[in-house]
Amino acid sequence: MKKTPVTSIDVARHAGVSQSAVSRTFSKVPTQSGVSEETRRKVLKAADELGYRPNALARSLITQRSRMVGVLFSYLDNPFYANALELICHGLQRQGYHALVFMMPDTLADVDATVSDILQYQVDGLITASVELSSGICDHCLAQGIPVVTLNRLQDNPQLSSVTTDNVGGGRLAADALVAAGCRRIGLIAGWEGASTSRDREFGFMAALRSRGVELFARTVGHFDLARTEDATLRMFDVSADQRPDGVFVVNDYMAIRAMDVMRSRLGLRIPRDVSVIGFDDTAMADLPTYELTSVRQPVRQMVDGALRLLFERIAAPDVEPQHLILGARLVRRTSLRSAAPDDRPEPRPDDIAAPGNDGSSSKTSDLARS
Amino acid sequence: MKKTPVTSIDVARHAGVSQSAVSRTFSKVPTQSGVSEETRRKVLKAADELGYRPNALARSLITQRSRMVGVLFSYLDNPFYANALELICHGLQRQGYHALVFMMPDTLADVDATVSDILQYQVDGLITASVELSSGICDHCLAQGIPVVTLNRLQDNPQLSSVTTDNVGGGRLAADALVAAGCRRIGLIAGWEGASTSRDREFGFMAALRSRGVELFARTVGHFDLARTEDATLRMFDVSADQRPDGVFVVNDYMAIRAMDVMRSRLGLRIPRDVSVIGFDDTAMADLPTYELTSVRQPVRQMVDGALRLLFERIAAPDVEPQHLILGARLVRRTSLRSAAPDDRPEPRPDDIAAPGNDGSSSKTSDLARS
DNA sequence: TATGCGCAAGCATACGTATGCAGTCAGACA
DNA sequence: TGTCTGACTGCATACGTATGCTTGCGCATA
Repeated sequence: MKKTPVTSIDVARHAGVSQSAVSRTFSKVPTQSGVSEETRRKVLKAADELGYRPNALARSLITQRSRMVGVLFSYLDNPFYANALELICHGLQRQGYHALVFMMPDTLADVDATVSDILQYQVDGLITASVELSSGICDHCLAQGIPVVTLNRLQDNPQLSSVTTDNVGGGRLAADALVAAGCRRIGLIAGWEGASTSRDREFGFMAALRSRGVELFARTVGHFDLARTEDATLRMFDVSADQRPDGVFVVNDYMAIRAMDVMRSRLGLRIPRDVSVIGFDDTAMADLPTYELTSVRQPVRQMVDGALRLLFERIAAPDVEPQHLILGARLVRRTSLRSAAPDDRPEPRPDDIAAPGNDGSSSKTSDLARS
Repeated sequence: MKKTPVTSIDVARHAGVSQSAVSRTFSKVPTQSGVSEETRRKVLKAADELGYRPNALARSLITQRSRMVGVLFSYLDNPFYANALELICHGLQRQGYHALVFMMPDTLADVDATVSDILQYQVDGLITASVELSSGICDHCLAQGIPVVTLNRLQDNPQLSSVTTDNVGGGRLAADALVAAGCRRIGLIAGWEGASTSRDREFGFMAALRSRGVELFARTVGHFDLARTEDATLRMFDVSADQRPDGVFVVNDYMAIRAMDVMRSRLGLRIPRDVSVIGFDDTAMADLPTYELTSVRQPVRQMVDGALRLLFERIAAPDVEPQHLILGARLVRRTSLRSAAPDDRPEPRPDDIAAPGNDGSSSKTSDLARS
């Protein structure tokens, strides 16, 4: 059984009208279409009988708009990204757009080839998450007028729009909370150090520690990778018992959960009695009863909404300046963080769960990522 | 800054050759291209200088092959599906294909519209996961010669290829294991009852119980939804203490983890001392030290590899018959299942983790899904 | 009746690339 | 030298749709 593509010409013949009439029937809204109601009905009837479906590729060729958006992710293990991807796809569909999804190949050299592939498909825009673009690729996108929005990652090129959480501020929240809880020997498990998210969170964390006169006690690197996070955790606690950290900030939940597992199962530590843990992202896993991970919340919904808005704005008007949207971070307290030490005043417990769809109030726009 | 698309004609002019030469340079392999080495070099040089990239849409229009595959998922909350999607994207890219990803809209009525959207983009094939297609849509795909592979879900239409784990057999494994462990009051938490996965797993589970002369003690439905799974779990245990189930099979890990949380945190049960739990999928979460969920393993990698193979086979030769690939299930024992009762012989513990890339040995092909 | 206007419909062309076909040319061979 | 072969090359066309422009028609106005 081979393909028997039915085209607008077939429909036109079958309906006894011109191909133009078919095209206009399908490409415009009923009013203002330049097609009489009678013709319209004939066309729709014929199309239905023949099982006609307009060829979006041919249409894109003419209109110079594919209504496809390239979506580039590096991995979906981390539920934060799986969640973001789901939201992005839904958001695009709602606007009549389509997601051409790519996963980053393992070898960094292939990144450019992959993006090049995406561009060949004439996408109207590009969303990347946790991915760095080479400057060559960026230039090419810009030259072709393809707007790019990076989600949860910043790049040097100011021509790219970006949406991030206030990672610096979020890191600060984590430090403040650990210190306020009375932790003395504070450790940090970083992610991949090339990533702006990891760097910025660490930057804010360190700044807050400094401003409180606390020195970092231990630091290891998990590279956003579970196996290496295990190592990083073991290394951090591989000291005499009285020299172990009593509070650890892990720069995302994905690693933090694994770190907690290692602490409990392999190091025999109790959380938060022996050690407090704070993560970042506030993914669904943080809320599991067996973890109850205190975490800095990233407002994923707002981030995706913002990214899509920025993207569509620039698709509609390529001349508008790229924007950098930085959304506020908030600490969601759970039991992995011990209560404040007796000599500190207890902090009021904020409501943990934000109502879904709650948006806008905590966002701000600026020209520079790190203000 | 507007778009300045550079076409093969621009390259041709700039290189002093014909447009055909440019096309041939980019569409064929160097050998057998019908282009002299010299021309080839001139073209590539000119293309590089102009930043030329072939227009995949125009190419698809001619070749009738878009090298895009529609990928339809219903949600990514369940890590099993996030994982599958990641593997699918990688697999497609490796073959020079591209994933046009769609998330199922909430309203079931929109499914057909969504698929219709996909088809307008002239995808060469369609992969669906945890999604039911209307028969009308199936017919249309078939009429257009677009091969469809359903992943982890069976449908009545025998024209669709499918890849599933042996869900019936997997359900049987779960029942056998619970009985062998000495559980007397066995419960089942089903998923969405319209899904073949849930039905088949339950079918196998019930069959094995019957053949061992055990009757099902309790049954509730979680609908593959976390909130409803909580309810289902609470309802199942809302009886006097001596009437509570001592072994529960939850038809996927996603729900099983939530069920465990409810059992421990809200019902105060200890696992496996008070109740044994078995899940299905063997996702990464099952392996977390705080859950140690015994689970029936789905070989995701093999499933995705198989789905892609089936898809590509039919893309290459549309006349080949659709196939149904059923992969073997295997029980991965962890501590959520209590050890065998003293009067049973202890079963040997199989190796828990399959080597990645290990494939083929446990797969079989048949014409019918349920043998 | 003549003129003008608005609306539909159809014609023709363009989007960017692939490919069948015919023409060109160099080299080999007798 | 003449002919044939093979390898390139470029011309022209096709893919399926969108759209500017022209034509035709009905109707209202003067």
